[in-house]
Amino acid sequence: MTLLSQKIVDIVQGLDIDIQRSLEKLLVKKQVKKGEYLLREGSICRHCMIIEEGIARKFLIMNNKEITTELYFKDDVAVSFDSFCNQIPGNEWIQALTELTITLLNFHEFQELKTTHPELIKLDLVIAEHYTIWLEKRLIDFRTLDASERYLNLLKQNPHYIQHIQLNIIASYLGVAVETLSRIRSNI
Amino acid sequence: MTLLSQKIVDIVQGLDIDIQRSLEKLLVKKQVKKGEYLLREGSICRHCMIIEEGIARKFLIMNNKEITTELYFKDDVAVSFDSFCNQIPGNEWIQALTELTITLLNFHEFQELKTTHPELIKLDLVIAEHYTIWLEKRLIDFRTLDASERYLNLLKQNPHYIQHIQLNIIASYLGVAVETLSRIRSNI
DNA sequence: TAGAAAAATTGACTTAGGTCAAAAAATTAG
DNA sequence: CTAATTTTTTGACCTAAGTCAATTTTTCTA
Repeated sequence: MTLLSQKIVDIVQGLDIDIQRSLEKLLVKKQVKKGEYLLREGSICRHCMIIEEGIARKFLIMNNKEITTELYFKDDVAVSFDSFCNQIPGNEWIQALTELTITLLNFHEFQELKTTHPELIKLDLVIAEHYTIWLEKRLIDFRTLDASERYLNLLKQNPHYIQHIQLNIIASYLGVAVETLSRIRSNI
Repeated sequence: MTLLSQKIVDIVQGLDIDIQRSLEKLLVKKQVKKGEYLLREGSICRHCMIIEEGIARKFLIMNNKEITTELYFKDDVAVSFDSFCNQIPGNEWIQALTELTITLLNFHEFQELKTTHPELIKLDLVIAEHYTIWLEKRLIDFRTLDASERYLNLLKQNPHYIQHIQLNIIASYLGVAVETLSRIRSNI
């Protein structure tokens, strides 16, 4: 969820200082090696993962093909939505594409904190709403833009990062064949 | 949001009886004629609209073409998400495809009720989560299914209703040309 | 640093689905 | 009930993007 953590920070800073302290106590920083998985298909997504540094992706496998559904950069929040909200096994993978520094927030610990500080539920809502609006936009993009328009948009939004991601992963994120993406790039 | 109101009902019934009463007082039943708009582009979506009877759709206009983003049947909740959550003007239309009976819940009235009964925020969250998961699924369908698979899925999920919707609207919902949908239907 | 493996490019060909135009069928209105 | 309008179907043709195969380039590894 792009740039979400900034919005979260804003809300958190509006909360009582003691709630902020309690929340901060739950946050755990972690280092992940390139290629490693933050989440595997079939397991429950027990943490909300804020990307501090590096690049990650979320994908799922369908008909033996990987479909990259999200790319995560600095300040994005990586989470398998259904699995996290309902604490059920999911079908998504989350993978580090580079060395990664992330901050974890455990579902149950956060849940518990919400029972003593109900105003934290607002955070859940903001996260869900933000992701939902992003999804709506992405769906419209898939329906109205052709392959090269989608690529150019991605480039425009993340000019710096895109260099560092393998072509097959960008292609899978854009929903095109690698060969097609390669041709798109060669025509400017 | 498909079949959402049932889930809402479950949660509402878990609330204190006096909160239930207050909530019910906010609900307004309304009749809408076929073809009329429940929401127009540029205006703020001030109500959550539960479909009691009939069929409706949400769409937006892009490059002079209508893109139908959602079809609503009995018990679905019709709302322009971003516009409703943030009470800002939106780019979506919501239109009655048949005579319609709907129940309205006003954003501000509900908001106010939440200040006295914070546990109602849970409802917002459930609505957002439900819609989000539906969107994720729809995006995957667009990326992995071809036109006729999408049509067959829609038929399977709503065998009864689909008869009553014009082909151009179904086509626009499925993201195919009318001619293509017509051909799909003729090949079984 | 050479050789192997992985990633990216390029070419030739195929295909799902779009577009345009016309005819047929269904719906609506006078 | 008939004429007019709208919707749906059908045909011919086009195009964006996929597939398969072969190179070339880059990256890893021993």
